[in-house]
Amino acid sequence: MALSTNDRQAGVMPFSPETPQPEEASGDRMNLGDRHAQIKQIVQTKGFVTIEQLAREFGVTPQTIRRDINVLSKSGAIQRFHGGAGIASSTENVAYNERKIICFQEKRKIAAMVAEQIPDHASLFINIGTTTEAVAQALIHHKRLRIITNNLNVATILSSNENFEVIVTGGLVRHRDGGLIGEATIDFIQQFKVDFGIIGISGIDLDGTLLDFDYREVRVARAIIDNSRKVYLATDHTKFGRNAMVRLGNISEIDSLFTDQAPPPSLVEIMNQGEVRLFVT
Amino acid sequence: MALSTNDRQAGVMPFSPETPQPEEASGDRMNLGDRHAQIKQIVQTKGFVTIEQLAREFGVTPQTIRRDINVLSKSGAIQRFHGGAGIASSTENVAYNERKIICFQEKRKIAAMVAEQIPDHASLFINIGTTTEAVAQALIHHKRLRIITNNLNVATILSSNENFEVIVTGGLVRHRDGGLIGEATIDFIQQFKVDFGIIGISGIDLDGTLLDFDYREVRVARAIIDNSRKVYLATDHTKFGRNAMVRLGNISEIDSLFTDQAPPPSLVEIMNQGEVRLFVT
DNA sequence: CTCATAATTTTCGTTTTTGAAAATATATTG
DNA sequence: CAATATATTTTCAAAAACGAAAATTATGAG
Repeated sequence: MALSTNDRQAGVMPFSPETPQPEEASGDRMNLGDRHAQIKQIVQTKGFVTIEQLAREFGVTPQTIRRDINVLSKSGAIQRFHGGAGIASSTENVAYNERKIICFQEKRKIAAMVAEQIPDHASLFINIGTTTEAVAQALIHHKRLRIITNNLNVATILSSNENFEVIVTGGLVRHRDGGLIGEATIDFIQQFKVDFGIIGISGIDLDGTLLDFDYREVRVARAIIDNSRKVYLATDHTKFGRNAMVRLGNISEIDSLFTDQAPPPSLVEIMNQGEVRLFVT
Repeated sequence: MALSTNDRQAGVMPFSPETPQPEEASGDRMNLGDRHAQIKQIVQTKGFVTIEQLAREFGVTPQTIRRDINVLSKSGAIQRFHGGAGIASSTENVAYNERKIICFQEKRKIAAMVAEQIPDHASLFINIGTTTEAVAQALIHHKRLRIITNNLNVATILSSNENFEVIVTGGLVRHRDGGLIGEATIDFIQQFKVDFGIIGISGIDLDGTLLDFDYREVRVARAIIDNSRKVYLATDHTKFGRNAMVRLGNISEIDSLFTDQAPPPSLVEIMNQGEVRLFVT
């Protein structure tokens, strides 16, 4: 047969008889392990599927799916719910997701306040951070924004609005939080000059020093500050007085601070001198 | 009070009495609309939450949450499931997600075949496409890969493996499928020379011409071909003979074709002459 | 062909979730 | 303060999902 140009891989013939494929490691007969793998993948892709859906998809009984799901969830591959299955949030992501849920209300309010200050048709930088992600959520109903971000989550959130122009900076993906960092990111940012830079921060010292843990992220934030007409800092009150290693700059360099509780008086003093506007929920 | 440096925004005082915030448009009293908005956002963030979880989160009865969810799902904001609520897949994403589910099995098998040919510690380009996304899924258990991609979904998928180095090309996000396109992307790719370029395609003409619909995506694919030591094309059989507008190149330029059905004889002939290896599931 | 084995479907009683309505709490207004 | 309106909790019967075991089907071996 002249069909194949390949001589080592398995079934190249269109009518190859059912050769048992060594696909899944699972020793189960037939296409059971196959279906398990597929369920796993569908769950990964869709986030959540009902047993009903899966049963229809595979043309089997809900009971069979139920059994599959039990096996898979026991092995930790997916998570079982009443009526369906969802992603088993990996340990790593749990940390980040939990962090997102913590102070959720505060962050949402801070974010709403920031969003209120952003006019339609504006251009923005948005950097890494749970609070800036909340800002992205809050901006979703604006019109025709142009956003440049180094945060994969922000990009995903905002790209769901058809009218936004979302630009992602290139760079290495940080596993922890989907942030993009590195020289490429900074070079990329340097190409733009936008209306608003929206940044988060890991800590603000009482003398007004802005601090972060990752120097690479600091360099990104630095580039954002330098290339934005206005810089908005969004942070919850837990960051006041909190220490981190890397110095990013001084609070007097930003235009407005959005937070959920009034900062300590010493900070307010510095902000007054630096003409930093304060927004408190 | 010396606390505030801001004079226009709402409650700046830490003890401001409950001023009714014009937050949500919903005319409901109190913090009900507030909770609705929060539920919406939690669902967006986590993908799926049980009623139990939400009830604990807000300190209310499951019944209350149930009512909330009913309202929200009726308005289309979220989707109701037994025991919880999940994201209401937006129309746009439905199209894309459905497309992902269609031919799921075929794509998964093609992807598994590709993954088998990729050694650990390899460096890769992966471009846009449902099939290449499946490849990303299939690669998740490899060790220490270095991946450069212009596909946000691929980046998200692969970054969940702690041992991978995932690099995203910068560029404009295409709403339809989370692809990154544009000059910046191409410049970015030019900086690298990798072991394997894994690409998808919209159509392959019977004379061996590779075709796509978006010329910007074609330029990205072109850059990938030019900067990869080996080029693997992953595509399902529906693409054979399918026409698209933009010419990407010729099938003889790739090293291996991975698909689920033997291509038409004319194509096979061309592939043989071009020494293209053929892998069929 | 018959038997053995594994996968799946059926069946059915049990548990969980649900929705409607009544009761309670909370806030607003006159 | 009483009256009213709204939000929430309680209560309870119906519906849905569940798990275990028996019955059925499919596959491979002797």
